[in-house]
Amino acid sequence: MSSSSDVTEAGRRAQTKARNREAILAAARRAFAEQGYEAVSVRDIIRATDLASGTFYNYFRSKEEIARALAADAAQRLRPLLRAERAKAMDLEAWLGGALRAYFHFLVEEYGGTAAGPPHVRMDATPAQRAVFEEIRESLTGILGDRLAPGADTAYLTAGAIGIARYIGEQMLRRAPPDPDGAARFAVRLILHGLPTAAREG
Amino acid sequence: MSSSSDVTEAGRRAQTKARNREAILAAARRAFAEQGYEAVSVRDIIRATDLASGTFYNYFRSKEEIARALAADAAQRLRPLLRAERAKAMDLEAWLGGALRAYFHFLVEEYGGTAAGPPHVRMDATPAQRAVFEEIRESLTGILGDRLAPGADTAYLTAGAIGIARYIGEQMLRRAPPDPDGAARFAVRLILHGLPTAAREG
Amino acid sequence: MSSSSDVTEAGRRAQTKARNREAILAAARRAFAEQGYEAVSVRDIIRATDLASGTFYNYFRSKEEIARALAADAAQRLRPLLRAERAKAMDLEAWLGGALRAYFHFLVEEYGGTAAGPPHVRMDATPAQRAVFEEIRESLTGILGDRLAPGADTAYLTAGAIGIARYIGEQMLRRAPPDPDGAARFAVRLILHGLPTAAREG
Amino acid sequence: MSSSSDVTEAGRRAQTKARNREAILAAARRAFAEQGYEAVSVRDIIRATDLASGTFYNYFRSKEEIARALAADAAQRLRPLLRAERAKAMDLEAWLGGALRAYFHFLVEEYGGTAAGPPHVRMDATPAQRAVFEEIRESLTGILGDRLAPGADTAYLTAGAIGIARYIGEQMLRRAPPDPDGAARFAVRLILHGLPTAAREG
DNA sequence: CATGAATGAGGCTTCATTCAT
DNA sequence: CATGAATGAAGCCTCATTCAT
Repeated sequence: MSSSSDVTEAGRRAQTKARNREAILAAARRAFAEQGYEAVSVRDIIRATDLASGTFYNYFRSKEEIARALAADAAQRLRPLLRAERAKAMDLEAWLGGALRAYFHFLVEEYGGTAAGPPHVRMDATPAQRAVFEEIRESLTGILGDRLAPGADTAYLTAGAIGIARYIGEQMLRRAPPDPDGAARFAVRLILHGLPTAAREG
Repeated sequence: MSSSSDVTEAGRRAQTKARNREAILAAARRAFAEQGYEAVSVRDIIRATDLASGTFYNYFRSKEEIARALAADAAQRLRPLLRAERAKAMDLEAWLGGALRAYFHFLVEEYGGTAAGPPHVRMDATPAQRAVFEEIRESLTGILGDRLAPGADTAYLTAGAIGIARYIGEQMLRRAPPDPDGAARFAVRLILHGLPTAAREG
Repeated sequence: MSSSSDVTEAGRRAQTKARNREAILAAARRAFAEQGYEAVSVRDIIRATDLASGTFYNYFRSKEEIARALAADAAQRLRPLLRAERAKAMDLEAWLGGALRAYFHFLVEEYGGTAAGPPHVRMDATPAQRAVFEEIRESLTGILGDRLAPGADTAYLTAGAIGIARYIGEQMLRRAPPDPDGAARFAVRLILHGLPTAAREG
Repeated sequence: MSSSSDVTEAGRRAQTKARNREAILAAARRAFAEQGYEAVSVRDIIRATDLASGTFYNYFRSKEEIARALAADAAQRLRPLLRAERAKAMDLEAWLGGALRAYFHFLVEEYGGTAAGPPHVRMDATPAQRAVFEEIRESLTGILGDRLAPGADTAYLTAGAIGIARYIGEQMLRRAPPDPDGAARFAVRLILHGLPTAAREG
C-alpha cells in the first residue's frame, strides 16, 4: 500500500484538504452574507462546492462551528490590518484613514459582489468581535492621549466610530463599483470634523 | 344574546382580543430582538404567552406577517416622532437633539430590559425602514440648506448619522439604567463636531 | 319570560332550526361533492352558510356524522323512488327505465351545476349504500324470475348495472345541460341489449 | 473509493435504493387504495415500511407527487396491456375478453389482498386516466367500425363499459380467491349481449 | 477521507372540537 | 341556541447530523 510516491501523495492530500476547507469556508461566507445564519442550510453550503454533504463534517463539527470559524476568521484577518495601521500611524487622522481604508478594502474583498455585506451582528456577539471592539477602543484612547477628557465615554466614542464605519461600509458595498478609498476619505472627515463639515465638501 | 350585559360582554371580548394581540406582539418583539427572525419559532413566541399554539394564527396569518407587522409598527411609531421634531426644530442642533432623544427613548420603551435591542437589519430591508432612511435624509438636507455642497454624498451622510445612532443606542441599552438623554447629548456632539471634540468633554 | 306569543315563537324557532339544518346539509353536500370528504373542513361548510362555526355542533356531532347523514339521506331519498318504480313496473325494461330516470333526475337535482357529482365511494361503504345495492339486487332477481339461471352471479349482475348507471351518470352531469331522460334511454338499451346494439342506434 | 468491490458496492446501494422506492410505492398504493388520497398521511405510508419519516422525501418530493407517480405508473402499466390486446384482437369479443382479462389480472396483482381496490376516482381526474379513457374509446370505435351509428354517443358507450369493468372488478377483488378470468368472461357477456342474456347462464 | 442515503427532531400551519359569554 | 376565540393534536416538510460503504 505504500509506494515510492508517498511524499507526493501525502502532499497532494494535504493540498486537497486545504482546498476543500477553503472551498467550504468561501461558500459558507457567501451564503451567510447573503441569507443570514439561520436561513442557510448545510446543504446550501456544500451544494455550492463539488463535495458531498457528509464531507462537510470532516472539516467542521457543526453548522454553528463554521459560523464561529468564519467570524473569528474575519476578525483575525482584520485585527492584524488594524494593528499595522496603528503601528504606522502618528496621529488620529492618519490612523483613521489607514484603518478605514483597510476595513473598506477588506469588505470589498470579502463581500464584493454579494448582495448584502457582512451580517449585522450585535457588536460583541463573538469573542473575536469583542476583541476588535476593544482593539479599536485602545487605539483610540492611545492616540487621543491627553486630548481625551478624564471622564470621556470611550465606549460611546468607539461605538460611534464603528457605527459610522459599518453603515457607510454597507452603503459603499451597494454601489457599483464600490469605492473603498472614497468611502474612507468621507468617513474620516465625518468622524474628525462632524457632519456639517462633511456636508460642506463635495 | 339578549342579556342586559351585552355591551359589557362584547367589550370584555374585544378587550381580551386586544390583550392577546398585544401579548403576542410583545413576546414576538422580545424574541426577534434577542434572537433574530429566523432563530425564533412561532412556538417560542406563544410559549412566552399563556396561549396555545394554534391561537397565534387567530391573530397573524404567519410568522412572516407578524415580523412585518412589528417592523411596520416600529417604523410607524418612530416616524411621527421624527416628523414632529423636524417641524419643531429651527436648526441642525435642535433637530438632532430632539430626534436622537426621541429615538433613544423609543428604544428604551421598546427594548428596555431586553439583552439586545432592535435587530440590526440591513438598512433598507423593509419599506418602512427605507422610509425612515429617506425621512432622515430629507430632514438632513432640508435643514442643512445651502450649507450642503452640491456634490455632497447625502446617502453617506445619512448612513453615518444612523450608524452613530444605532451603535450608541445599542451601547446605551446595555447599561443599567439606560440614560437616553445622556446618550443623545453625546451623539449630538459627536455628529456635530466630530470625535476629537466629543472626546474632550466628560 | 313566557309571553302570549309562545306558540308563534316556538314555531319560529322550530322553523329556524329546520332552516339552519337544511342550510348546513346543503352546504356540506356541495362541498363534499366538489372536494371530497377529507378536503372539506367544517369551516368550509359553515362559511357557506351565515352561521358561526360553533353552531355546526348544535346540529351535527361531528364532521363524520354529517357525512354519514348525507349519505344516508341520499340513500333514503333514493330508495323510495326505486321502490316505487319496482312496484309500478311490470317487466325489466319498464323497471330499468323508471329506476334510471329516477336516479339520473336525482343526480341532476342533487349535484347539478356541481363540477363533480356524487363522491365515488366504494359500493358498500355505508349501510345505506349497502341497502341500496341489496334493494337493486332483489328487484333484479324478482323481475327476472325464472329467466335467471340457478347459478347466475347476481352480485356481478348488480354490480354491472350499477357501474353503468354510475359512470353514465357521471358523464351526464358533465354536460350542459344534462339530459337525464336521454341518458336513461341510453343506459336501458345498453343494459338490456349490450354494447353492439346500443352502438347501432344514434 | 478504490476497493475491488466498488462495483458490488455501488450495485448494492442502487439495489437498496430501488428496494426502498418500491417499498414506499407499495405502501402508498395500499394506503391510497384503502383510505383514499386525503385520508392517508405521509406517516401512514412510511410507518408501513421500515424507514424513517424523512426518508420519504429522499424519494418523493411530496405526498402529491407520489400520488401522481402512482396514478401515472398504474396507467402506464395498463396502457401497453390494452394496446397489445387491441393489436391482437380481430373482433370486439376477442378485444373485450383480452382487455378485461388484462385489467382484472392487473387489479389482482396491484390490489390483491387489499380490502378495497383502486380508488374510485372521477373518470378523468388525472391526465393518465383521461388517456386510458380515450384509449378505450378509440379502440371501441375502431373495432366497431361501421357498426357504429353516425350519431352514437361514444362517451356514454365508453363510460358504460368502464363502469361495468370497474364495479365488477371491485366485486371480484372482494372474493377469496379472486377469479379474474371468470369475472372477465362474465363482463364480456354482459357487455356484448346485455343483462338478460348474462343472467340466463350460470 | 469522500460519499450520499437514512434518521428523527422540530418548524410552520390547519383544523375539528370545546366553551365562556 | 348562537357566537367565535381558544385549544392542541396532527399534518407536511426541512434540515443538521450520522454512518455504512
